[in-house]
Amino acid sequence: MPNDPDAGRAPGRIRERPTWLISRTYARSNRILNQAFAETGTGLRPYHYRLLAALEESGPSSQADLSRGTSVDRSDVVALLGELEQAGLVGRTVDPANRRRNIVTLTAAGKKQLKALDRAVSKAQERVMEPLSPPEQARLLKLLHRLGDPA
Amino acid sequence: MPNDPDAGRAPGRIRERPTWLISRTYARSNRILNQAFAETGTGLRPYHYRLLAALEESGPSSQADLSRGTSVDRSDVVALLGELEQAGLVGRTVDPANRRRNIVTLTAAGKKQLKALDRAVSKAQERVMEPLSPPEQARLLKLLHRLGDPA
DNA sequence: CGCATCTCAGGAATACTGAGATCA
DNA sequence: CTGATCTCAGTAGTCCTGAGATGC
Repeated sequence: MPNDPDAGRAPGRIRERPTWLISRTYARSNRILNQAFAETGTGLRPYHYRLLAALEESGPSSQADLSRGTSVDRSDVVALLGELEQAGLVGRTVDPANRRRNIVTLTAAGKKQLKALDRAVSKAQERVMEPLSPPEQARLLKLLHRLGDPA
Repeated sequence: MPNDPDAGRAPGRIRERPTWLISRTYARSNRILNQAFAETGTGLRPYHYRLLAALEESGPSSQADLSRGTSVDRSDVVALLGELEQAGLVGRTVDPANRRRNIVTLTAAGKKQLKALDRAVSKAQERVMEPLSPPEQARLLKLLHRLGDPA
C-alpha cells in the first residue's frame, strides 16, 4: 500500500438529526447552485437572482418590499441593488408619492439576464433533485414549503 | 393612519423554486437552532455540537475522520477543536502508531456538555418541525436523507 | 516519489445588528 | 411624535481554497 490502510474510513453518520439533514441538503444544493451561477460568467450570485426574480413577479417594488419578499436583509438589498444598477439590470427612482421610497424596476437588460439565469437555475435544480423521483420531488417541495414558510 | 397604508405588503412569493425552499427552510432552522445554542450560555455553536456528537458516536477519531464524518471542513476543524480543547471538552494526543494523526477524545466534561446540548437541540428541532405532523416529519427526513447524502 | 495529515492564512457568500438621516 | 424607509458600518457563522510542514 502506498499509504494508510484505514485512510478515508468515514466515522458514523452522527445523529440523524433533522437540522443536520437540512444543513447537509442546503450545503449540497448551494454547491451546485453556486457553481451554476459561476458558470454563467455574469458575476451574479443567488442573492441577485432572488431580487431579479422578485422584481419580475411583482413588478416595480420598493426596496423594503423586495427585502420582505425575498428574505434578503434590508441592509444587503442596498448593496445588491447597487451592483445590479451599475450593471444596468435595474433602475432606481425616488417614489414621487412617498419620497422615502425607491421604486426599483427591471430594465430590458435585466429581463434578458434573468432569463439566462433562469435556465442556469433550472438545470442546477434538476441536478439537486436528481436523487429523487418526480413524485418524491413534488412531495418534498410541498413539505418544505410548509416548513420554510410557516407563517 | 399613523403611517403608510400599504406598508408591510409582501410582494409575490417569487418562483416556488426548490433551491429557494431549501434555502428558506435552512435559514429558519438555523435561526431557531442558533437561538437555542445561545440560550445554553455555553458559547458553543452548531459546529461544536457536530464534532462532539461525532466523537461520542465514533469514539476517539482523527481530525481528518471527524472532518469527513461531520462535513466540517478540515480547516475549520482545527480551530474548533482548539476551542473545545481549551474548554476542556476534548483531548488531543498524537497517535503513536501514526504520528501525523491527532487522536481526539471526548472528556468527561465533554460528555456532560454534549448531553446538555442534546436537550437544547432536541427542543429546537421540535420547534423547527412543528408545522408538520409526525408522519409528515418522518417522510420529510427520509427524503432529505437521500437528497443530502446521495453518495 | 506520491499521498495523508495537521496547521495557518485568507477569502466568499449568507445572515444579522445598530445607528443615522430622511420623510409621511 | 411614531414609525417606515434607505443607507452605511461592522460582525458572526458557514463554507471553501491554497499552501506549508511533517510523516507514512
